[in-house]
Amino acid sequence: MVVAADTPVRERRRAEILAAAGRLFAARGVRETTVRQIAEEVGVLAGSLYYYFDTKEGILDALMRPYVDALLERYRRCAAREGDARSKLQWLVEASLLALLEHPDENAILQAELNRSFREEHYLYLRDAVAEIERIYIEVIEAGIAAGRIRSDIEARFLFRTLMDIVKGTPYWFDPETHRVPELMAGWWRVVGEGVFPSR
Amino acid sequence: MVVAADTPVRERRRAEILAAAGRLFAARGVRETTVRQIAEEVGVLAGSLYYYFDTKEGILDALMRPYVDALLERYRRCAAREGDARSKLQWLVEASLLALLEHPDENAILQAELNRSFREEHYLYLRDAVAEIERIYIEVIEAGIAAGRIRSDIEARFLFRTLMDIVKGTPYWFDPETHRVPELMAGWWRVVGEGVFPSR
DNA sequence: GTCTATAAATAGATAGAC
DNA sequence: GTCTATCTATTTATAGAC
Repeated sequence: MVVAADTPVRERRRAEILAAAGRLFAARGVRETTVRQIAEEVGVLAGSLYYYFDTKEGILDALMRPYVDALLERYRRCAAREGDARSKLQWLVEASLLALLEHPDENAILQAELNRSFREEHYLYLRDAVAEIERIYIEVIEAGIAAGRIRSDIEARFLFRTLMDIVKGTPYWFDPETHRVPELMAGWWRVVGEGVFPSR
Repeated sequence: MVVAADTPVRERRRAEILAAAGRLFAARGVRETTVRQIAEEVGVLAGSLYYYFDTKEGILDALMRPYVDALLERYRRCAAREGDARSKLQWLVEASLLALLEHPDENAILQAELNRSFREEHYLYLRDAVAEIERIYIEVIEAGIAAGRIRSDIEARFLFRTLMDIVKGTPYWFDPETHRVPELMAGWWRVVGEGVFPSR
């Protein structure tokens, strides 16, 4: 997908297409969404999309690649930030939550398609990103257990899975109009925190 | 889908088809699975499936309807069982977990397609079942809060979501070969229990 | 009961006019 | 840049032979 001499107008159109595709992919699934539907959402006919993107897969890549890149960057910063393991773990969870709420479509697509379209060879970069996120979490948790800041009778991978499952489920019921992120996070640590962090 | 005069042989074939379809639907998605793939998995050609089922949708229904029926029956028994709210909540979670592990394919399909295929009018019965499961949980939780057996600073719906998210995520990493259900449940109550149940 | 052959619909993608 | 028209492939489903 070589895009030469991008004019601002052209970039804007591309962004419109990506936003429309993101909404549809997230709401109905990648496979269930047709290029005709994407085009209709944008207000053009299907053929016109191919002026901006080579393939439907190219649209999906243009949507997901920047998302996971930014996501990884965010997690790496959390893990590198100065602080004890318990704080780092809370920053990681907060980062996950914020990423989810800022890019709900991309996240919904990632979660829904990991065991579907993204199993194909082409999407290895997405599965790699997910694997690295897990590594970052696990390292922080294990450091926390070693330092006595996280209960030692909880397996790192188990805690990671539990936290991720909770976070991942959020966008399906969280309403930014009536809910607030700090209250949500506080609720989580009320529910899971007391069982995770000793000396509270 | 009227099946008259079922011979045992015929029933066995039907079950084979359902099992094959379940595996494929769960692993790749309903839309991504073709009737040819189901037939191949069974060892026949696509046309032969239509001797047993009218449509691909009919296969999906025959797979999901008994599953959610049994699921609801199970939850209703839990809620009706004699015991305090805290025990009931733990029974509900156990029931969810067991249903997941006994019917991993049907569960994976239900979770994956709720925001996809199952949004169609035809699958209202599945969305209704999911809604009733939530009602059963919420009632038990609210009763527990009222009775002082569950922390009152946790919203019932929030606790339900958190528990369900954790349970739903399980089959994606739980390995029945190396993990045991009682240990898993104990792990959950270590992580979330201390934040949920007072006077522990 | 299962197969072969095929109908009918739909999807992704392309070519060329404007 | 967008549209019209169309190609090709794929998919669900059917009809009838065996």
